[in-house]
Amino acid sequence: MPTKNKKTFNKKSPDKKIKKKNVEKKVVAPKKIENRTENHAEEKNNDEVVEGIKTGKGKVLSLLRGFKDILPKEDNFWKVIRHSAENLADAYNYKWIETPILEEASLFIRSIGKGTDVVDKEMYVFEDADGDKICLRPESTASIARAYVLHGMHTMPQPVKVWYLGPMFRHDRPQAGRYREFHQFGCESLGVKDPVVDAELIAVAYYFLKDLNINSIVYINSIGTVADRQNYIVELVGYLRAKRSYLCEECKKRINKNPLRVLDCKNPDCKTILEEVPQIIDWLSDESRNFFMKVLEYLDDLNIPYELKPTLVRGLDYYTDTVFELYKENGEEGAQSALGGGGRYDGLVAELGSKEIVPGCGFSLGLERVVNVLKEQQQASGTEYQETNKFFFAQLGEQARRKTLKVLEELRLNGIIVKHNLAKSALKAQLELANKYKADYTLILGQKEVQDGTIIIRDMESGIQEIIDQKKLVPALKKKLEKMN
RNA sequence: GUGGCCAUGGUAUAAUGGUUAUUACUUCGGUUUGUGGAACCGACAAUACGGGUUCAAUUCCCGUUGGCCACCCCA
Repeated sequence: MPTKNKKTFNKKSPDKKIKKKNVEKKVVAPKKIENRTENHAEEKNNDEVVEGIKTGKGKVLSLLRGFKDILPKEDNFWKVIRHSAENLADAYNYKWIETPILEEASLFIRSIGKGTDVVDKEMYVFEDADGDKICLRPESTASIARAYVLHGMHTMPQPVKVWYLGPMFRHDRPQAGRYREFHQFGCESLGVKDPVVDAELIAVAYYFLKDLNINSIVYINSIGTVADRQNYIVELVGYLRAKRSYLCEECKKRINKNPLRVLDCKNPDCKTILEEVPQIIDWLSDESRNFFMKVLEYLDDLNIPYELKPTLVRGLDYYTDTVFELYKENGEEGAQSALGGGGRYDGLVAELGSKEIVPGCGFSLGLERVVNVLKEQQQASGTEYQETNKFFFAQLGEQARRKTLKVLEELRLNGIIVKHNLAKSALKAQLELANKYKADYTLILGQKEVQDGTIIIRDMESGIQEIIDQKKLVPALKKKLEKMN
């Protein structure tokens, strides 16, 4: 119907120039909305809203900066990612958890820490109608720790293992592989402090990528306890102050603001200075060092490729002891190449109000970045993903069409999935579709077949057709499926 | 938050200070209204937005918005 309207509109004004200059043009879509609501008393209001969209920011339709529609053409990527995540979580006994996208802002300020970029610069914080300060979650770990305390999960068998997959929000400048809304898959394990917990989590993250045919490497480090770190920072600042004049401008500032950040500066001069920088590993307490060694031993046993990276520190305050990041193997050193990361956070749950110390550890992976890698790999291998389907159902005429939905349901109940397009009436068009879908067979149901109680099965490669009794359709298709497999 | 590059139909592109903005793909319809993978015909569809210069702007200038890239940070 809408297309018809458009056509008449164009016929009435064949002069394209007039059409173009006609301001009405961009209002075509909104007009439809108007029509739908024409009987409403609020018609006027709608008009104003439409005007606002059109002229307010000079745009008719647009996305918020850094936001993105995930379109059906990416369906196959996200499907395998969801499957992979779910299967793995099941296999390692992580239970699904979903926390709200909106939380009190203070939750993240307390956990991630004031002074971190995530909290200070990147959070979507605003007041709701009640005047509460709320925010779009920038990550999930704090919410899960909150849920642990709130729901008394310490009464469950420990550790409590959960997984999540969902959107996170950070108001950062968009860039390749960086969006303001992005999706993370992550696992958390709370309640037990044991190196095997850390190792298992790293393994799950690694296997997740491996299941998707992405070879990754784990960069790992330990930042010890809070006390260890404080001691180390004193030492580090001392060293950096001595070499201050050789450092880049940024790093000079960082000495006071966030000295650990100097460690992963990319400036070549700074890198030279860092060659002899005191390493945090040497400042760990015996306990932390032993813990870390055990984690590494487990990784050795599992043959998970890792690299010690003494300069790895992470940007969230709650981490203690083990910290790690996953990178694509042989990936370029460029920006945004980390696929995910995580670490241990023994102080976090207590910080959020638990009476006991509840240790925890977890990871999260950036799924947009994973999708990017999958796309790259597809391009590199030249094997474009192509949907293949066994069967397509073509229907002709009103009677056949009515019957089709019933038949499709019967087939579905027998585990036979059949592509179709009921909006098409010409057989030709439907065969074209069957071809596009790369169907092996097309089932053809027309007027004649409905009357005879038969159906045609067409072999799309040879063009050979057989006519069978409709009642024998399911067994016949099952037979074909067996043959194909 | 800082800097660089960029903006033409759904996608990918061509061109231009001046009649109707090129082409391809996609989508839809058609070429004996029951037979696809080919060919042909047709239809839909664009100069991001706002302002300025000009007789005339899609083209030149400014601003805005958005995208990409780097820094920062992170997933």
